[in-house]
Amino acid sequence: MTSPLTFPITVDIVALTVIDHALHCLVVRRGIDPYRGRLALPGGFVREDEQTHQAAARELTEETGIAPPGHLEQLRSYGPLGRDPRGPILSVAYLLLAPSFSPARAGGDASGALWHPVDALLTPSSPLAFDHAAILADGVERARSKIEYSPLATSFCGPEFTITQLRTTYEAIWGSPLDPRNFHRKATKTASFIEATGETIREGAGRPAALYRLAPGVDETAFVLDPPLRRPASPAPASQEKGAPPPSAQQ
Amino acid sequence: MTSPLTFPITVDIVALTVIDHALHCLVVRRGIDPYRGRLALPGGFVREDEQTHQAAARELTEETGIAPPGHLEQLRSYGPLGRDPRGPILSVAYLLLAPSFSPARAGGDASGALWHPVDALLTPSSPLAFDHAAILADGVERARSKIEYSPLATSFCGPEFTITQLRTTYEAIWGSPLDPRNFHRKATKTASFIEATGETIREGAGRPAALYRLAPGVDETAFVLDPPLRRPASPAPASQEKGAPPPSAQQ
DNA sequence: TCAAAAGTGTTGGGGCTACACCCATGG
DNA sequence: CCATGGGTGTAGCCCCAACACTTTTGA
Repeated sequence: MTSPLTFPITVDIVALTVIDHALHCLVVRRGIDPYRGRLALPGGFVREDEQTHQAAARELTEETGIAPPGHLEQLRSYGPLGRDPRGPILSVAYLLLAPSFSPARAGGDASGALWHPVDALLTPSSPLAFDHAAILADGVERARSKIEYSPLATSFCGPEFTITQLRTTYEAIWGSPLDPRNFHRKATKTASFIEATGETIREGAGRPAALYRLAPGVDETAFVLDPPLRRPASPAPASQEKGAPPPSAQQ
Repeated sequence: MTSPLTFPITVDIVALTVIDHALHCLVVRRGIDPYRGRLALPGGFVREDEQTHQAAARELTEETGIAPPGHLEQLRSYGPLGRDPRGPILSVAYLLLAPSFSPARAGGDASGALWHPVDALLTPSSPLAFDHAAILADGVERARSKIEYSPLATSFCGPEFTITQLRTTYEAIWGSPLDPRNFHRKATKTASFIEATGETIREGAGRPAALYRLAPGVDETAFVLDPPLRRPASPAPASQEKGAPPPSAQQ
């Protein structure tokens, strides 16, 4: 057998957070060609002696100053053809759900990193370079699906949170309002999800809210919510691919 | 920036079918080192000027003589480190669900291809080379998840099938028995799933069964089953990651 | 007439949606 | 006292598991 063809491999990170009740994605402004000056997902080439998930963590820190606070989940691979003007390059995409107090805007290799509203990045004329709009769309769909049956949404909330904070997180990711009373009952009654700390917190007017934390011994990424928190039916369900499940996939 | 490091890229195909009420996977016996003589998933190196899914279809045909009868769904990527003694190699895995009458045992580059029971390939001392046991496990989990909310299980059944044939397919993939009466009602009442042909077929003793086909205009891979056909709860749920959906789906 | 497989009816439980209602606080 | 948000109760709907029962065939 002849020596096999080789390809450069990149990683791209879809890092999501919730700011002001809206889903935001971490993007960098490219300092080099191609697509110099355009927005792009953080990422870069895989080096020798590292796995793709290690490259994703390294590039995220290098380009944005953010150390992955949680779990990097692989989305899928893209390419190698037709996605980079420099030639065939395979890219492996990763998803990260970060708390909203992550150090945004930390600088690095790229000309600044910032949280950008997802809605503005997914328009038909997306400002994102390469095929990053498609990658982002897959990442958002994965996040929407994953929080249905895993406690992963608590990753956005910090160590302690109120039920309302958790609910507004779900609303921001799913993009649809939820009934506060039914959500409260569902969140507090579901096993292996959250537990009360016993503390309460006052936030402006109204009755103080009880504080909760992730239930002990629960992996945020495990599929433990049974029955799941199902998102409301969308009016116009976009064609879906399930990279995972769950729930949740295809290409 | 210096010229980036490059890697060989392979594809591996998890092709599943149902034979004698048991899930089987298409494997080849390796004719070359490393792992000469061991069983492995069909696959090979990605060439210039092809996408990974095209490489998967090409390798499947070359090694097993089987042209992908349906949809090749990307599972995820693996590596590049620690999975091949020849050095760092990234592999992109694909999933294919094939009807049981696919031409098994067709020869090719490798020393023969055959359908092998999945159970025997997933033991702790798996006969599979490389990390193919882990890839197969991910593929089986994706298949189990995907048939919950897509009509994909009909891919195993051929163009026309009885409700009992469809149910035994679900039972083989999920590995657990289902109530025939409840399954019948669920399958026939769910919209955008199957439709009666009007014909019946006699199979040994008992009342003849009505024949059904996939509902017209339905993409087998779309997430159209609402509510989904949920699989029975497993006694010992293995740790899951959803490559796609259904749930699930991730990696 | 009986066994076997296909297919239908029914019943009880649980989760969910929708909403009425009560609780605890600030102004 | 009232506005504001936190939290509980409940009624009706739908789905589902379980299983009794009917239908249609071969032997």
